[in-house]
Amino acid sequence: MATITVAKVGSKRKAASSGGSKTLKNSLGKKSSVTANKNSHITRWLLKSEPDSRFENGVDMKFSFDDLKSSPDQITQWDGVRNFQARNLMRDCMKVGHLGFFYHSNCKNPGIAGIVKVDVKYVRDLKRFISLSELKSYHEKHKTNDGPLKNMRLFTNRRLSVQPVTDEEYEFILSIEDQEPKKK
DNA sequence: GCCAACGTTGGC
DNA sequence: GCCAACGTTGGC
Repeated sequence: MATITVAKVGSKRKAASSGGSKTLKNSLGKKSSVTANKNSHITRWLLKSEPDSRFENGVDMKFSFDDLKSSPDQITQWDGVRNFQARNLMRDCMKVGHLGFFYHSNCKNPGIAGIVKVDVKYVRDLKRFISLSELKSYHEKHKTNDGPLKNMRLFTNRRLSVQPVTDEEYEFILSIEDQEPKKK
C-alpha cells in the first residue's frame, strides 16, 4: 500500500463544505469514544458522494468517481461532512490505508462505482457498477436468511454519508462483482 | 418534485 | 433531559 497523503481531518461528502461555518458543539467526548470503540475493528468504509451537479449556497456539490480519477494524484480531501456521527467516524476510526467503496448518491442510478483508499485516493473501478437496487435486493434476502448484507448501514442508517462496512459486507460485495446483476 | 425518515436545535 | 419544530438527506 503505497501512497498516502493524509488528509483526513477535513472530511467531506464531496461538496458541501461551507468552509467550516457549522459549529461543532455537540457530541464530542464520550460519545465519540463510544463510536471509536464500537468500530475499532472496522477497516472498510462506504463514502457517499453526489455525481450530479447540485448547488448549495452557490457551491456545486458534484463530485463523481470520475472526478476523483481526474484529480491531481487521484486524491481528494473528503471535506464537507457535517453530520456528527460521520465526522466522528472519520476522526476516530478511519485510518490512512483503509479501503472504501465510492458510492454515488442523490442521482438517477445510485450505487457503488469504485474502490478508494481512505486518503481519499482512487484505487480501481469496480468491474461493473453495483446499484443500490441490487444491493437492496440482497439486503432484503439476507434479512430472512441471515446473509452478510442483512445489517448493511446503507439500509439501516440511510442518512450516514460515511459508513462503516464490515469485512463480511465488503467481501460479499466484491464477490458479486463478477456476476451479472441479479436484479437491477 | 415529493416526502418519509432521520438529525439538530432550542425552549422548557 | 424531553420533545416539538424545523432542517436535511436521498430514494423514488
